[in-house]
Amino acid sequence: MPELPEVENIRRQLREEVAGRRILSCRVLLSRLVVHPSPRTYEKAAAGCRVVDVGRRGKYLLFSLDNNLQLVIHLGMSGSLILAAPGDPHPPHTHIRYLLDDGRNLLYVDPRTFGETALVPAGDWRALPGLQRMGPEPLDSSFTVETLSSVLRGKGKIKAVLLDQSRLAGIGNIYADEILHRAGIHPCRPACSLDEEERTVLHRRIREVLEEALEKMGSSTSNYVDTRGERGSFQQCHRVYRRLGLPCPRCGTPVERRRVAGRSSYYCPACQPEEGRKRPGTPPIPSPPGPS
DNA sequence: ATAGGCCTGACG
DNA sequence: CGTCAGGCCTAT
Repeated sequence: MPELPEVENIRRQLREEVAGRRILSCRVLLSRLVVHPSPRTYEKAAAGCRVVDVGRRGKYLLFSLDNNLQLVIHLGMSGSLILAAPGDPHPPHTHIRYLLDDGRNLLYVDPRTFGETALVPAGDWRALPGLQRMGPEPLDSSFTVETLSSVLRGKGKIKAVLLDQSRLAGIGNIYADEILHRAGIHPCRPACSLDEEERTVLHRRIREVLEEALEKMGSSTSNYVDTRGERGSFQQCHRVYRRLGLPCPRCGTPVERRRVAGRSSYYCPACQPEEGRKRPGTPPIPSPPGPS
């Protein structure tokens, strides 16, 4: 699904196109996606509301409405929000329609239906535990090396930590792999084993990769599209993600893949040594005294 | 820490 | 047919 750069790109477009518009009506076609309140109540409560602003927290989109309600949308693995002009055909897997006061429809499209949406009193995120426990935003100015260091203090592999939304907001499988490659850190390294220099580099790479992906309108390795149906181009810049066997752009070594933290993980075995930086003095293992 | 489940589609 | 997929929750 969309990760932070893609969701942020969508947010910016929606703020441009939808903020200030009124939702005339709302139709839920797949009720499973509405986690709160009941789909019927959701439809009724959304109707007539004006969208004041569109925000984001991690991978969640937050529509502030003019009656102190908040419309929350998570796009799951395969969700998109499409702005459809009057008369435009609606794509397959359109599960929710919001009719706007300029005649356009905002369409929630999601083939795999792993997404979710809720309509809640502003800031009352009890129905959305994942949102409530969201970790720090890596692109905020308040996200410093110290913030990262405290995130890494816990246990677990570095890749698992980067993917854990309650520790760090918005990073998914693509960007975790791209960040770790650019930082020269193997995905299996224990998070707490990074020294200060590695933490500093990692902090810089997190911001660099996310910012650059944002400039390129995100990654479309399969079917991510923005509100206009346009693909991103950051997939052109991927150095390891889904590049199994292809040469690492930095050193030419073939990219490897391994399952880490339950996810497919791509890395360069040369640029991202599993044992971390080589200590110069690692003593050779003495061969055991054997026959002969 | 890891596997399984939720869903559908693309691809070999 | 099998494998894989950008997320995240639960259970073991």
